[in-house]
Amino acid sequence: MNQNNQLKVISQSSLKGLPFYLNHLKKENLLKHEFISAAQIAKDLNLSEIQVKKDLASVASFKGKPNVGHKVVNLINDIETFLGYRNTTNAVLVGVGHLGKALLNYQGFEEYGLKIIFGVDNNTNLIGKIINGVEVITMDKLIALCPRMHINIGIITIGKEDAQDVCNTLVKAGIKAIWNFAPVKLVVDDSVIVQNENMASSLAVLSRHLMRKIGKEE
Amino acid sequence: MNQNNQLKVISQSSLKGLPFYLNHLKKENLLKHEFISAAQIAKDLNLSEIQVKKDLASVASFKGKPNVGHKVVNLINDIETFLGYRNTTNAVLVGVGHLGKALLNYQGFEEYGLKIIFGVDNNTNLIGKIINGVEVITMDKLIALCPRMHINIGIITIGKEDAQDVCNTLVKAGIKAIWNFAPVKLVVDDSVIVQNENMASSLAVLSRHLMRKIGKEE
DNA sequence: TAGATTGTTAATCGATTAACAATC
DNA sequence: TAGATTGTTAATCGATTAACAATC
Repeated sequence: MNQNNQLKVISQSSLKGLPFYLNHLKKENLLKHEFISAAQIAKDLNLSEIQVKKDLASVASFKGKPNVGHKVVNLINDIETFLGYRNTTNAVLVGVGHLGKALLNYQGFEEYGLKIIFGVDNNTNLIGKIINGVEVITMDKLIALCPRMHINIGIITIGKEDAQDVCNTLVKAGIKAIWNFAPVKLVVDDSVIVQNENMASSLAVLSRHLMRKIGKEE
Repeated sequence: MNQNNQLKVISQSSLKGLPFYLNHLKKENLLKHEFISAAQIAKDLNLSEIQVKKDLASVASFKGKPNVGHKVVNLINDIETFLGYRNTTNAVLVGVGHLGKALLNYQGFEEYGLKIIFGVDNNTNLIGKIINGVEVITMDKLIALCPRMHINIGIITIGKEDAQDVCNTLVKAGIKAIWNFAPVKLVVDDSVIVQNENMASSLAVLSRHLMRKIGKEE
């Protein structure tokens, strides 16, 4: 809790936008142009200039040059560091169903600094199987392994009925953060971080916008 | 655009919370208790009472009774109506890879009023295949079919390289809303609704919280 | 030097939280 | 009747947007 540990705080919506900046910077003429301005990024990604300007200012470890912009390679570096892509965090995934398998097969996580080191399921047909290099084990085995494996993140891709139980078990095993894909609100101690990836919530926003739109057209 | 079309507006975070309320109301002693209070829901789901109170007030078609609460069956009915679960919207899913297959196999969408009627892919091994009752067709065929099928939503589960192209094609075919699972910011006309389900964004929030937490512990 | 672009401070906006009268 | 709970209005808080001096 000493002062050099203080992490810069940015708004959640800004934080969520950073991966898009990064993706854009990496594809764009990274070689053609040494510098890029907030205005340019804003235009490319259909955002407001001032939004981008503030976001860049909060993640950049260097100052942008007036009348020039930010150095692209520095920006990429800073965003990656800010998002923790440069350090790998170990995770386990519980629930090797359709969605769980899809996530295990997703190649992008390593790039984001997330390494899934075990799948967990109680289906005997799955235990021992290797999916995209990741072994599926039982929960019991995971609990035994947990302390020495430095597993920080638990990914829950199990049905909503068992999600809370699994969550409790993971927390008891020492997991510090839960990435929850089950459509339930997990109730946890304040010391545990829960990030929900809830499709029903996302769909609710979409449906509601659509209703408004279609309502207006009639 | 007449006044009876005016949809109640609630904050996005409230909107995202409604599916959790619904889920909770359905599992809880729906039979044991006729009424439920905001305070009780708040306690169960670890939310603030006032938050719940406001949310219920904005979706309920009836008034809650002081000293009693809201009638559970009415609440369920109202939330389902509010979220559009009572009307089915047709969707297509483009990109039948691991994630696309997982979504096609997900049984929950029908319950949310979303019906995926086609999968689209350009992999010849997939075309003609039926996945969980949904046929995989080519994009060309989809475009031809679109006008008469009342397809409102396009789900994009394709790689980030092609996501923008696919999006453009869908919009041209008359799709009104895009549910985007590709890790890119889609740039579209303002008349088209885009809802992003971006794992990198979600993971960014999680990682950042985790950094702060671990930083503090040391 | 002139102009574009930065970073920061101030103003606005919206959303969350608190307070309270109404009422079953 | 007393007390719990509602719906709404007011106060606080935070985030977004605007304005502007600094500077390459």
